[in-house]
Amino acid sequence: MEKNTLDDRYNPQTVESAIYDWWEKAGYFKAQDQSHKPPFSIILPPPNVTGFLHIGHALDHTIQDLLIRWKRMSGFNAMWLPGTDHAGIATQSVVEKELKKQSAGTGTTTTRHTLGREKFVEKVWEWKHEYGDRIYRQMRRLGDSCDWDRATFTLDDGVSKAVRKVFVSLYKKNSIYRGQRLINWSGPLETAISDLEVEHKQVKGALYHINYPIDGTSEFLTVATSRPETMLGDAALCVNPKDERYNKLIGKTVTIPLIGRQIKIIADEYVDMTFGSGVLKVTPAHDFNDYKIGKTHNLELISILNKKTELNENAGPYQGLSVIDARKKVCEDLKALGLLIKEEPLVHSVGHCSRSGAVVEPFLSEQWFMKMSEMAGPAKRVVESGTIRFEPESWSKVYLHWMNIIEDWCISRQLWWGHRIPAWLCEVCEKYTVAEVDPTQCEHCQSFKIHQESDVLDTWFSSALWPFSTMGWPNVTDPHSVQTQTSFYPTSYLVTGHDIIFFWVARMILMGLEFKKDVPFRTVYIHGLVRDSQGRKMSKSLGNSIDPIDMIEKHGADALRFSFLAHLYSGKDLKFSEQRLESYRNFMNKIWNAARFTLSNLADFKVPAEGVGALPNKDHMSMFDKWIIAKLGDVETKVNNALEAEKFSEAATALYQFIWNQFCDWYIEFTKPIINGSNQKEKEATQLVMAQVLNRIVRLLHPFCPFITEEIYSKLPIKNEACIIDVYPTVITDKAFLAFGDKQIETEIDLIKEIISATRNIRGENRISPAVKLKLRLATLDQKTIAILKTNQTAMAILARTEMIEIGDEGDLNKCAVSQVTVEGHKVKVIIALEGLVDFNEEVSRIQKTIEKLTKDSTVLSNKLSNEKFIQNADEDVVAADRILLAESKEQIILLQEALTRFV
RNA sequence: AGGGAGUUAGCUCAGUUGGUAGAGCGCCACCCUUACAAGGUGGACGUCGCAGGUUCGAAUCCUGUACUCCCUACCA
Repeated sequence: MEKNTLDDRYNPQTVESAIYDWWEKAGYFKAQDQSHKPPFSIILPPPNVTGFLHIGHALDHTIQDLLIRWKRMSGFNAMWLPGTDHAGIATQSVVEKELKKQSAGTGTTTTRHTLGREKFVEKVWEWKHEYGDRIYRQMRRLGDSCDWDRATFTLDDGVSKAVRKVFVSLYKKNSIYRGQRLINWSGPLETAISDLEVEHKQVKGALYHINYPIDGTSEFLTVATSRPETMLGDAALCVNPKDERYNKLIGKTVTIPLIGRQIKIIADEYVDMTFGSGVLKVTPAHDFNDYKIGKTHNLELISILNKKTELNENAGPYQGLSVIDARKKVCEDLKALGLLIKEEPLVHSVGHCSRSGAVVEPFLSEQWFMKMSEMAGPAKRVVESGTIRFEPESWSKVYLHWMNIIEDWCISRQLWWGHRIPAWLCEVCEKYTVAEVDPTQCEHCQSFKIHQESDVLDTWFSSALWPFSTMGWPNVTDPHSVQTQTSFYPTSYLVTGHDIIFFWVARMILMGLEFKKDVPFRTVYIHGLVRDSQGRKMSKSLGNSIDPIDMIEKHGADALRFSFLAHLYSGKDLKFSEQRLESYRNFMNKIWNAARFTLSNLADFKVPAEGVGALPNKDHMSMFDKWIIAKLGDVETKVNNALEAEKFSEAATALYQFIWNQFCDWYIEFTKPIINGSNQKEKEATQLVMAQVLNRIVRLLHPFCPFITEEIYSKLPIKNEACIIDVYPTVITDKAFLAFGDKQIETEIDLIKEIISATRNIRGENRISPAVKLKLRLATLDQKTIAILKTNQTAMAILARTEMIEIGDEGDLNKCAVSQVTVEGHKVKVIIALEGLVDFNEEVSRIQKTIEKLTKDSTVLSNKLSNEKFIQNADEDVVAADRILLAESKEQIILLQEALTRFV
């Protein structure tokens, strides 16, 4: 950044890391605990500590960083709190795999079991200390302007205290309880997992038809099942009471083959008579629906599995087998007995553990639960009343629906890595003591023989407290005692994908209302998924994942950010393509070169004493200066409005178009004759306008692409601050400067632009090389128009590449291309002599094509205008505009038809 | 099965008060015109899923329908 010249190509690698370090050292991202500025806060959804920054994070963070930087520049005390999640299962698995790898070839296998709990947890901490910052470093590459001093890990002391306090408080009011339930069990991980962690996949299986001998007869009752091994745990057979085939059997018993246990035949409307044989085997300990039937009919719960999902002692001869082996063996044995009468293929959905990929087994066990129904009411109301707003709004329906059918949350996990449940079981009275501070004695019988619960809490339990546990709760009882003017709770935005609305968003709302008596955030901004260019989910198995860090290295963080923001439409999935990324990389290069041009022309610029407040001298300003200032005002309004409305792509597109299509394509070109001209006063005015406009452009753009804008900003001759912490430009902050922009100038500039375009069009269609300087004649009778044309001769000559311009009479039109330009009553014929330059056939076909198009247009218009009802009903200005259009096209057609005659 | 989203140029998508369809990329042609070839200029390309309706006028409002995607649930 010491260098004062800019390379002709923007090279992100050379500037990005230095800029980030500089920002961080300058404390640019730090929020104030005490401030008179209004607060604006966002809590980063903490990524897994084991994680790498993936493309979804990159999108998520880009949105948050845009908001934070924009608000920070707009005078808010902006605070973005980063953090990482201990991610119980994920981290434990990573370290277990690591242990396995390390011990490979040593002859002995180290597992968490051989190490023991304490040693293993130590290992995980070691791992965390070594790799836990990896994702933070990657976030810096993207430009995330987090307040790093506030970075929090979910197992930090403060957070752990909050977790305990919440647990104890909920336990004391009976919102947390222990109970035996059928839960989802992951065999390989040996832990319970929540419903939300189960992924349903379509799997090919079979439907086995098994005969159960009916007691006291020689007949059989045929049952169809996809999981024959569970018959060992059957508690009943069930038929529909309306089913005439079977209802006479209700109350009789059958004997389970292979183990010879007798069970009843019961009736329940639940049974679908048309499926399979119409007879359902009820296995309450191994199926959620059977569990419900079991409850209503008071059936015995027979569990046939152990924690490793192997068959247990209840399975008799099958004890010790895995589920899959047991299924095979059971089928073989049944076949041998002639009781397996049919086996048909079946595709059905089976729950899989989202962590280990194993089939999830419904498993009966003692777990800790949290009651949800009571807390759901208030959590619904805050969304219904609009206290919390979802963007897009449709997600609030999804949220409310889930709140309506919410079930108690199984919060215990049989893991070692996490917040250990603060409950101590007494050996003597077998009661739990639940306390914030480790107890030494049972609170019920005062025995000292107490042992802490071995389970840890579901990771999402601590996540649910995140918005306040990271802010000192419960230590700070009065937030105002620490944060004078600033309370960061409730936070301003929560930005996340829809996949964790239930896991996280909903639970934060529940917990926030319960413990802070206020919502955790005002707006939930839900963005879509990043997909590959073909619209598929990015996944390891497809090999279509894109590493954002690779993209940053290849094309720069700014281009990556801009390619997200320019295509981010509320809630929609975003297809990522590297080709598009390259086009925004090109945009960065365009900005870079525009800045390079501007700065190089400011070499002899006299920096005014007023600095950034300096205003150009109106008498010496060119109309191009006034025009670009007016356009700048428009884009400032557009960008600010779009950001307020969360229409990020609209803001990005407005900037893209202003910079490329107005500033670069026209303004810079217009300034060239002035800069190289002899009018010193005019040149000075233009230099000041260039410097001022560039200053505003980089500031406007900064939240979108922070690095390149900072780099350019550092080279600006006039500015307020050392770094771009400078104010975000708005029409209000720029009032004095924008007052120099003249809206009426637009007509004149439009006329000049139209004439240049018409000339270029004639050149292009006739394939005249840009090297050839054309002879241009501009014909008009209006004195005002003539005056405008005369003052802009030089600009037109340069931009249209003409050697001389005659202004006045139309003269001899023979062998000339003619095009009429009309802007707000200024009519000019653009006349170019083509003699000797072209094959006239090209010009003839150009004219014919234009006539055709105009004829089509005017037919449409005249039909419309001859419709009386249109004249009666349509707005006056709509009718008037159409009339003018019609008149103009007709005039043009006549003109072109005349021109045609001159070429034949 | 229930809920949600979508169908507009070859591709990715914009288009909120209904008034002759837009952008970027890609494509074609000509050009190294000293900020930028990661560029410039010009050009081609759409009966806005389909069918009805309301209206002087519909991509836009209403009804129906087809297809795609996502979520939730179920599949003994």
